[in-house]
Amino acid sequence: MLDIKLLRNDFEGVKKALANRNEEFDLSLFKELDNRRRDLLGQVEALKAEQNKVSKMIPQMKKAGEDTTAVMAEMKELSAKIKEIDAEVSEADKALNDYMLTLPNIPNPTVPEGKTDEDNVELRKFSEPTAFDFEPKAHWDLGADLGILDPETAAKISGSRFTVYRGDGARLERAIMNFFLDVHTEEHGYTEVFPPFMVSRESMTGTGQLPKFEEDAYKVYGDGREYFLVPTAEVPVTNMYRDQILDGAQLPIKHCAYTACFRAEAGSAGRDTRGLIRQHQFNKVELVKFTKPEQSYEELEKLTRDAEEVLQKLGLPYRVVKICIGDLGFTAAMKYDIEVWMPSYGRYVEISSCSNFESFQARRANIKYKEDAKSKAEFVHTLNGSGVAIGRTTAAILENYQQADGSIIVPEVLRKYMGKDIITKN
RNA sequence: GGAGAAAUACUCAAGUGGCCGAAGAGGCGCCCCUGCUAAGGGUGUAGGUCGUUAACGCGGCGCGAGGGUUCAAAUCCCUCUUUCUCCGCCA
Repeated sequence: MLDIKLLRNDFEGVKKALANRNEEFDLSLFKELDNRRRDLLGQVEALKAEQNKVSKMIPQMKKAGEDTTAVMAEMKELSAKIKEIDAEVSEADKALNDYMLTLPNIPNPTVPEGKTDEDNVELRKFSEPTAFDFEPKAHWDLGADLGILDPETAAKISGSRFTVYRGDGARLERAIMNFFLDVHTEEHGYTEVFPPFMVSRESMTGTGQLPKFEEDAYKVYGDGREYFLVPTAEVPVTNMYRDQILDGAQLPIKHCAYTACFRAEAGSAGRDTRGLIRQHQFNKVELVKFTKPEQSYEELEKLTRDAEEVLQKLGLPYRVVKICIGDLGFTAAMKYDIEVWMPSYGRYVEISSCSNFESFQARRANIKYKEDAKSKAEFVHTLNGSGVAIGRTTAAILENYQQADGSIIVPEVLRKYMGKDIITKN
């Protein structure tokens, strides 16, 4: 959510900042809603002040033996009037708030111009695309040949865009998960959390998935309540601190979390239909930070490096791109994508997305901090990034570490988790 | 699923219709005393948010949340949420 004061004071500036995004926003509606609310508030508060004043007099009048029936009759009318306007206020309040929830974040000024992912800017690369002296296979073919990935059985038990992992495949997925969590907790100083995989509507709104992207989420009903399956650990972990005022001395707070992630992929029909790239359920280790405003961009750089490092340790070629305005998404002020080399695609494929939301989520989720006991509470900045997507890592390892005979060399750092050096058909 | 108890400020906690934004204690700030520590004495400290104002300020809201009764609600009524205890069931 944007700062309402910013919209009031620099309306044109906000308009301009949002203009480059791929969507149109009717900002004139803002003025209308805001003015209506403030007008009604002024009215009802004046009446309430009067009511409070008289209410204090009544006991005194009674004590003095005066007759209060006339005053009370007057106050009854006033009370009715207040009730009436109060109802209008809460309506106006809701209308304004609902509207504010639909406005995207303002991009950081350094975010490159551009409309699509073609306009993203490559910042750096690690290693070079893997070279093969044989015709490399796609991971879905490798997985099928080795008997470790089984989408057909998954389709039988669930539907499309699911995969059953078997044997070394399942073990590899689990090995990667543990490797990521170990690196981030032991080397990068993140505190691991293991949150629920189902969250409330309020949480989804707090991080910005709702109200705009409801069709992307899975909903679950079972005990007379509504839940959403988490699309990313960002949602439960960020919302852990909802409606809290944090101690500035504790910032930055750094969490890493494994969750399964669930996405309807409503707009992705026909895209990436084979393999592990686009599934309704996938595993991910997420990094989440809560920082002071002045440190958030430095922390974004560090977070991105933390994510990169697991790929370096795995020896997977990747590049980092800075996302342009048009590709930025709804909630981010700045975003870096880390893209891993995927031989079957013949290009780099997103495996991590590292964003600074500035105060956009903090304002929605009401997460603040105080520098010390005396200072005023301010919104924190929130950041997160995949550290990194596990399913896509599995795919990348299968493809980049494949041998001519279809076997897979296990990356050095995973061997202790896998208990073997090579994956072969058994 | 059944039965009960609770939710008040940073923490603990008093408060059953009007001088309650809310006693008291702890904590925290300052001062004194004891040569630093511990203990003691004094004194002070209340959040957050919305509106308004150039600003000092003024005003609204606020005692888990939302409704209701009333001229007036922390206090009465209803609904919900959460936590705890007991019983049942269960991975």
